[in-house]
Amino acid sequence: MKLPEKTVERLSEYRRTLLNCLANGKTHIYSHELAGLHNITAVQVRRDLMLIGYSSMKKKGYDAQELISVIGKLLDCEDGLNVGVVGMGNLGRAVTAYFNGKRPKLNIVAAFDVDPNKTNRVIAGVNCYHFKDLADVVKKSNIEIAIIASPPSTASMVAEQLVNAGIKGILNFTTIPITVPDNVYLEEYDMITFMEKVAYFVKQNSMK
Amino acid sequence: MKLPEKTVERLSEYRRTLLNCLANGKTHIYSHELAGLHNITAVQVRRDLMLIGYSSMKKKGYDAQELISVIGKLLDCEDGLNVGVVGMGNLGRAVTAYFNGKRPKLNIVAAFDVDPNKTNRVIAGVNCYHFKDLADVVKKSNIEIAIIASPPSTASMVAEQLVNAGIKGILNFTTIPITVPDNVYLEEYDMITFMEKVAYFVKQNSMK
DNA sequence: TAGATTGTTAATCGATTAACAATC
DNA sequence: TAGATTGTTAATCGATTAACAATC
Repeated sequence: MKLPEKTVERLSEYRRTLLNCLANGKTHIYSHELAGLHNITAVQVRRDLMLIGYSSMKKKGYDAQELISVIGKLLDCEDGLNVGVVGMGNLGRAVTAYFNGKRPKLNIVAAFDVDPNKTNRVIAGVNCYHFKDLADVVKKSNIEIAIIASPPSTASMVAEQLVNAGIKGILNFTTIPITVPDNVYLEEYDMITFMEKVAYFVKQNSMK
Repeated sequence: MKLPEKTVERLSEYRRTLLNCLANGKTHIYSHELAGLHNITAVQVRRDLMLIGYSSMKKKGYDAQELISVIGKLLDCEDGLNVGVVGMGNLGRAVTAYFNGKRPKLNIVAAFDVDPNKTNRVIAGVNCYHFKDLADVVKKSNIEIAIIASPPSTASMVAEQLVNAGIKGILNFTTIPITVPDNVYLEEYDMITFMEKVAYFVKQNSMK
């Protein structure tokens, strides 16, 4: 099954909202409720669920627990997926601390840096290795996904090493776009771009 | 002029690449070069530039300096735009330290928190105020954009206060989607979603 | 039943790409 | 000139929304 990118993003978001609902004792949710919480239309929610083949078969809203499990089967790997972070500066540490514990099937299991003050220590709850040991640790710890949080000037070199080490997916936090082979999935996640986007539309709104 | 969202994002990216080129002594760049650096097609670059009405009028590539200035006129506010961050935990501090200095016309000028150990101090180079003083500081420091980096459970309350204080654009780093009035521009910037997206496509690739 | 809700197709909208004439 | 490059229109692709039949 090939899901549209945007649907994949929303499924991730729906799931977290559903988990929240359950935590608040709400076991069922209507499409228009889920839509309202995400600032989208109820049709879009229903279409996304249609695409993943999920149907409530009742008119009493979707069963949160059931839908969470259906989304989980799609998004999660049964045995989990291991993540490594390259660069343990402010951003790398914050991302690691922030991320870990949020998703049970997705864990940051190793960090990498070149600063001797950071290597061979536990930082933000994760073992930090020297970057030169990347390939070994990736193999040993079965890491398939990497976050790049190193200085921008190192981004493309880091990306190359990650690809060589067998990484299959990259989330690039640096402001320099990188290039990877077709078989590696890349997501550019650039804060500056989004800040400037907000600024542009604020400016636009102020002019009309 | 109303530019497509995606074009705005790319313009921000082009500009940073062009600045890099200049820093490396490269004064002109072809559409296919710029495209290669961003993993897109040369046609897309040319079309974006067409949309902003820029033309090189030569076949020697675009003049980096000139294009940077054209993009600046579109994206930047002449007098700059001030930004406030709510939440000075790991993430808020990292974002502040990371962001400031990167864009001359966009500066984080104030931070907010409720923790007395954080308020009335300079953190990550920025004055940190108590959140209860939000409205005053926003007015006094002429803040138009806010970053939400507070705990997820506080996100919607924070958003409401920001809107009341007159904020015009929000970048939401928390994993809880928020709702704002039409006249406020909102960008959800959720790391978990993008990590799960990477994980999904890695899983997909491994299955074929 | 009547109203609310759902699932799905068709239509629309927005973004990308193909095709090509114009220019250096 | 010939090849490379640019700017622009038309076609395609992907994502959202409108419309509506089916169901509780």
